[in-house]
Amino acid sequence: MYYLVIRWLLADKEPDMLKVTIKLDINENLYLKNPEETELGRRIVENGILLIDEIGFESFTFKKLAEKISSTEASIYRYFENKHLLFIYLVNWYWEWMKFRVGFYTMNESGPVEKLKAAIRVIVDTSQRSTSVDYVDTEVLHRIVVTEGTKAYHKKNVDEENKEGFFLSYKALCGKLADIILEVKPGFSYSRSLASMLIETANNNIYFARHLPRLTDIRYKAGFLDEVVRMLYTFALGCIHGEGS
Amino acid sequence: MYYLVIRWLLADKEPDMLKVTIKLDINENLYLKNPEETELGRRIVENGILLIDEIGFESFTFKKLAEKISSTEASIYRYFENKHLLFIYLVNWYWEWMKFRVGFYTMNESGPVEKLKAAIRVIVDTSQRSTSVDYVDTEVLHRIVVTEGTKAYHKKNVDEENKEGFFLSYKALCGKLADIILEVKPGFSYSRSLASMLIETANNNIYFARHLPRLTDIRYKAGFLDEVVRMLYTFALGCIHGEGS
DNA sequence: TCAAAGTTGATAGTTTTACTATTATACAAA
DNA sequence: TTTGTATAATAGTAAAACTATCAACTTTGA
Repeated sequence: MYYLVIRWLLADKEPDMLKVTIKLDINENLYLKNPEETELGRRIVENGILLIDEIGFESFTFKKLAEKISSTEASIYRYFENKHLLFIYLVNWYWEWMKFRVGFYTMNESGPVEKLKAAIRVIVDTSQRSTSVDYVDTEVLHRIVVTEGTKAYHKKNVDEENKEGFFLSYKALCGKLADIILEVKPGFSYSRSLASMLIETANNNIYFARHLPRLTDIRYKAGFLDEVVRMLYTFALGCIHGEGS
Repeated sequence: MYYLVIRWLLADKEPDMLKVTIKLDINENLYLKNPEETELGRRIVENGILLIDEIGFESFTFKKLAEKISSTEASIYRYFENKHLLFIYLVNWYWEWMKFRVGFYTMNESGPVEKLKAAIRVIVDTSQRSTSVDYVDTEVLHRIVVTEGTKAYHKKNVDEENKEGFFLSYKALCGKLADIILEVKPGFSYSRSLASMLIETANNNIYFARHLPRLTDIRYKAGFLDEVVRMLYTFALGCIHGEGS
């Protein structure tokens, strides 16, 4: 159901920068018409991300997005039922992309602890290796997930949406991390909780450092993401080895 | 600026149950007119909690609330500028109440580790000792904070709202927990991050157990909160003692 | 090459939400 | 009695969140 098609394109202008085209298959129930397959669909996704980042999800409307892309409200409604589903689509895109990156960057690590550390670096820092993904600005997408991503699954009707499979990608990402944790300590009782905690804590501390600094020890300055990474190393390994004591 | 006035009333019908009237002073910028001071105001708060729990925050409107309490939209607008501020008011109420409970239940613990454990129990389990707080149903309030509490501070205009002091109670609660952590291990580098992580992780795992079970190892059944408590003991002590390794 | 099918843009309209304003009434304090 | 304060009742506006229709254009495919 979920798979990735990767195409590597060597940009001749900037030889050390790889241009990656990721094609993600995202739950079909999330859209009325697959936005990946048309020019307009891709513009909706691309500019949807930018507009939510600019004005926030609450102020975001299809009307404003239509203006931004010189199209109409009605046209956008042909792709997405409403703005909430567009948002969940974007967050799923992010999770799928993260899942791919975790796999990619842990692949060549030698031991399980090194794998876990690599996974943590991936979760925290989205700018690594300056990959760019064609019509999706992953830096901006990361920012909106950090800022308002939890709204995707914190609501009254989660159970319905969960039945439709809207959160499968998050569960898969979480499962992938949990597997790495289990490699570090087979039989560990809290692998899934630790996995989801690491993801949520990464995002929270990035957000808190910027906006609510008294909720974190991370100070927002150049290279602060490295500090988040170091903290999560401590937390992850502490939790894993703390069991039993 | 923030203080608590506690009044203990022994309910003669149920001698082992204490009826507590907590009067919390909550940031004045959150309301136009203090809802604690009038009958209508208290009904707005009481039924606002119940209605958000019933239909979810997105579907919640002042019009529906007005119907529920047989009043009018316009009357509710005299207390709160909009539903977001009512929500932040409620979440602040929750944080203030938690702060009080953490203080109260850690007070008599002997060592710092026991204090930390007591604090964790308080954060996870709101039903302890079956205290009831007059017009606020704390069980229901806890449920809406678990379900949608993060929306209070995950949005585009956090910075403005933060300047108005809307999150001081959360910071204070977090600070209180961080102080306990520092008693356990003086000089620990991540006391605040660990504190906010424990609060968020408690809420997340309660929520995940019910709605997204693949994101947690906690299974939703009778007594599952004890399992959350045990997990957080492991995590907290692991993180604290893991530093340096 | 012609017709059918599909896509988008333009326009218009509905219902609900999120407010604001005005007035009348009831009740309490001075 | 006067004054003030709180609330209810009513009305109204602007924007958000859709839905429907139709014409123009492009693509497909027979």
